[in-house]
Amino acid sequence: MREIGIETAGGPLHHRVSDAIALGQGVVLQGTRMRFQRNEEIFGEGEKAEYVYRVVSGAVRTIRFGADGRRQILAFHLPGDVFGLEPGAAHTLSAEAVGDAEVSMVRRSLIDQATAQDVGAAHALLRLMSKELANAQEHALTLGRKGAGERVAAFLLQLADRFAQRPEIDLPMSRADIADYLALTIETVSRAFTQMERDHAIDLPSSRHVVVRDRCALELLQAA
Amino acid sequence: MREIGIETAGGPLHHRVSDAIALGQGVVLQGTRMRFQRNEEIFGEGEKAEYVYRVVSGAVRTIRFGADGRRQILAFHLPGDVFGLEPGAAHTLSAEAVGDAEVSMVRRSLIDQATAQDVGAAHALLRLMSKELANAQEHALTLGRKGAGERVAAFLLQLADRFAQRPEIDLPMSRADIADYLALTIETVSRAFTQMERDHAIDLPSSRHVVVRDRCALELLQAA
DNA sequence: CGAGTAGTTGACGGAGCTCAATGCGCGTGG
DNA sequence: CCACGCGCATTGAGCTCCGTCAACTACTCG
Repeated sequence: MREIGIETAGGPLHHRVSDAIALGQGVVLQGTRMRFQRNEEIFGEGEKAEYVYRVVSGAVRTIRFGADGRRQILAFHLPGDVFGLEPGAAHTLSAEAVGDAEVSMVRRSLIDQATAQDVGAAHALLRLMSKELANAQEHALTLGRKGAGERVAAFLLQLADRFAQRPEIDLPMSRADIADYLALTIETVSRAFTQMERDHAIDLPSSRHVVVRDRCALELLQAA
Repeated sequence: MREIGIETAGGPLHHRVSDAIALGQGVVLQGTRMRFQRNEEIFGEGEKAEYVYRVVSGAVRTIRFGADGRRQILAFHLPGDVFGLEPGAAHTLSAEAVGDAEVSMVRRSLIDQATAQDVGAAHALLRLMSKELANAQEHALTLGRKGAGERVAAFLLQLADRFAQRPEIDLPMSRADIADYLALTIETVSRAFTQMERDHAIDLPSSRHVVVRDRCALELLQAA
């Protein structure tokens, strides 16, 4: 399950090194490691889906735009997460690096080959897709049925669970990113943070650093 | 899993007949056809996911509940659609018949068996999952970035495309269902309908019958 | 030290929710 | 056959949450 790390020297951007990605148990594919800088596009909506990606370090957002130009962030992908997985020929959404990020990429042809030969690989893919589906459905529930404060609380808890056991969270993303993920405005997100601080549910030593002081209160607050 | 009654007194409900489901091209599985009445639960959140389903007639909704008890409809499934597909052991959502409905059910063990033997079957499953994922993401975009009128317009267009080429739509679901799908109230949905009628975009001969009079206007209106 | 970006705070208005009343179709029973 | 009741849909009035606009603060980088 553990990938084989090879060299993480801080070279020039887009420096590519050989890499290997583990897809499920025992299935290891040859890939390439690549760096992207803050806000750089990794792939765009409509482009040919030639690779599947895995976050090594940093964070990645997948986004779509409404007709009026307002963006909706559909998911954040943290180290270890796979993204860009689409059976169709073209990507139906875009992906960008939130901060400077490192990702591993594997050609789709290799994936297809692996699934054709190995049933375990096909099942691993299915599990990944269904995880993403569950996330998307949870997201729809959040957007549909929660108020502003509830969304932010749920977001923090989700992040705390995914990132670490420690109650300290280093937010990789800006308020604008959080707002576009939760379908709110930066002002409303900001107000929710300060309100939660006033209620002693969290501490905000700096805007990107959150300390969960009262997890119970957050869980109570996020209840839709 | 629901208790499967055979021949309830006074009606053919839950009458089971043998049936076959085509999963992708060439892969045909042995299944059972079953009837459900209006608002009847087909499976519930948390139950063991023992079957995969396909709508034969009628319509099915998949739902989840927020902590405050308000429900969010995640998707409507029309004749031909597959639902209940989850690699995990338990269902993460519930499914109910919107009106009286007929569904085909196939045991998961048969599906697993088919995917283990036939690569095409595994790919067909992947395609189904990815379709659902795309739907869920589109839904999240709608809930996050569209206003009330835009949501209703998008919903009608979506339904018109899925149902028939004719501009006449027979809504299988109530205003409450539409509201819970679009994360609005029945009042707001109703107002959106009457507004669209006032704008000569649609006709409403009866509350369940919609005639798309000006598709262009609807498409303009749904633009988020 | 100054400019630019990110974040916070306040005042105000509007889209949609809540509450309430009314209208409408349909089945049941007098 | 009509009266009544029941569930669903529509319409109206008021209120609330959150978006908009604007000012101000805090950080970072040159």
